[in-house]
Amino acid sequence: MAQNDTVTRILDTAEVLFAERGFAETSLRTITSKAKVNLAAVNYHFGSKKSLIQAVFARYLDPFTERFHRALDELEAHYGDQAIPLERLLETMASSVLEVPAERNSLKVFMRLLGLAYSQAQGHLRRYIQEEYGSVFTRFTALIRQATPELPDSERFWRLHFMLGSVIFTLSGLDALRDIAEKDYAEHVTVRDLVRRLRPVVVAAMQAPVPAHLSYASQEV
Amino acid sequence: MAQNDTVTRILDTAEVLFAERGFAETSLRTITSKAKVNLAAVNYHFGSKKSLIQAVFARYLDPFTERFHRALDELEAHYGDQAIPLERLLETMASSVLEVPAERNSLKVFMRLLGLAYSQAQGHLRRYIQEEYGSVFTRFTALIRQATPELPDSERFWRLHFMLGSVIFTLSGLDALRDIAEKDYAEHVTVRDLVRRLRPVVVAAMQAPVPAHLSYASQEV
DNA sequence: CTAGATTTCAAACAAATGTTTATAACTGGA
DNA sequence: TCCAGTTATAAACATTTGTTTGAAATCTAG
Repeated sequence: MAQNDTVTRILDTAEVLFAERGFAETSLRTITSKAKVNLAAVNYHFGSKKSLIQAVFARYLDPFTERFHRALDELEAHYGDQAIPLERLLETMASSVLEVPAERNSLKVFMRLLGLAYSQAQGHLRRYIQEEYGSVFTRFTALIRQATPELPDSERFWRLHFMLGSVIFTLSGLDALRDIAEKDYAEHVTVRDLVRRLRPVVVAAMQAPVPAHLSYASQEV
Repeated sequence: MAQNDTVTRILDTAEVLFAERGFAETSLRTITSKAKVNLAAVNYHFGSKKSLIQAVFARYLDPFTERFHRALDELEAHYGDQAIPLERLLETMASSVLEVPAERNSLKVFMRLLGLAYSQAQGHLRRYIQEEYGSVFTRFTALIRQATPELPDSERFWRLHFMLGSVIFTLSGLDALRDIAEKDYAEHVTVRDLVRRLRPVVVAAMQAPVPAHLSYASQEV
């Protein structure tokens, strides 16, 4: 039991430190000392710092993808060969994300990690996530495609990333933004509040009119 | 002349390296060797690595804020005491951003740097940008407020950051996304194309209906 | 209880980092 | 020409980094 305890204590400490300061800015010594664990334990249990980073992600993404796949299964079963409405797809994604770290209060850590995965250099991380979890994203985008048949493929591709940016950017910078919001508007915002606010925005964005010039050849304004 | 040449060579090299790999992941030795400049030159001309990072940002943000302020002056003069339409404000912001690095092909570098400013730890950078360039953002948000009087203040605050996330996230990850888009949709996307695609999306997002439960006390779905 | 495997630990290692120093080279005005 | 003042350079400095080592401690199965 004690050996497993070391592993989880490392993971618990590493994930909050990574989320706070990034990967390169977090040293193994900072992690191990705060986790009250010997320095060599990381290399013993994980092999390298890179592998530790990947393990931190796997602990969130594994349960998420499993849950998300199951939820999509149910949706598909319910709608048969009809297209699943966009709102339902977005809700399903949101609740799958929200449910994963429900036990801990670490949703914000999860989102911050996702933001870092995109923004930090760490080429190995992007490769790892793509190879390990790319399929669920592919499945999701295929369903989104059926839900928005009026959009050209490339336009939908870009809009999905616009919205991904909204979510990741806002939620991963939540702490700083929340401080401002509390000071200026005297309201305390939870992650769930933000998700509620995001939904109508994302739907409206996905359904915005397609500029005419995009349907044909590109043209100057 | 030669002394100034060293400074700009350092800045030119540092900005692309920072944009590619982040700040902590870019060493002074990498910068100086690629810039064909002595290692000590950075500390001599800039004082420290932190100051170099700030100088890289200042070289973009100084001309941007000046141009943006001028553009807002013109808009205000034209519209008098009427509210400036949302579309005009967004267009003005976009063109101010686009015009700054027009001489070089470094708009993508600029956006990537902005993304890093938010996502990387580098507390000193956020503080520096806030103190040095916060006023222009304040002015802009005040105008956005007049353009969207139907939005509650806090809702507008969050939506602005949703949209900021879309822009920074997409444009700062442009290279990777462009590769996918070219492979899958056989289209080469320029930054200007993306800005054209972003405009209707951002407008629709800002004008999305406000959920009823946000007007009063928060309530479960 | 004991032998073998697993885990912990302190110490050391090599490499890389930002910064400083002392000296040399260069610059432009008297 | 000569000499302050500025800039360039090589070398060294003190830290910090991820990783490895070998012995001690702990656990586990027979």
